[in-house]
Amino acid sequence: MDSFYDRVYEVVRLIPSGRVCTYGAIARYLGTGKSARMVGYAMRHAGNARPPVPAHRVVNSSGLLSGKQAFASPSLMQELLESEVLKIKNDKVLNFRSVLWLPGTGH
DNA sequence: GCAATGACTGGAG
DNA sequence: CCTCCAGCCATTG
Repeated sequence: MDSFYDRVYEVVRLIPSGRVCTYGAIARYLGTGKSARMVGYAMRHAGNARPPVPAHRVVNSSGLLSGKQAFASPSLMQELLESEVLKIKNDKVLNFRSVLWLPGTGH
């Protein structure tokens, strides 16, 4: 399956623990650039992907948990992130810039 | 093949 | 800091 979704899933799976990534960054890494919305759309189907992808590590450009609603429970995404070293406040990732991970760079 | 949709983004007010 | 608006693009009916 060389679908756009699979590309997104692979990149998301590359996100290390304790780090987060943005839709725009993933889209840009894939070369689509402006298809950030498609990345989010793919995440919605991520629940059907194998192996499961750490969708909870993917947030919008502001570090806001935009997709928390798509999880089994809206708080589940925050719970998962809190399980990491990440800290969430008002549905936003604290130190977002510090925990932000860019695909390919590995920084 | 056209129209609608969406876990987005950046700029302007 | 917050809200509104228009662009963008793959997937689906």
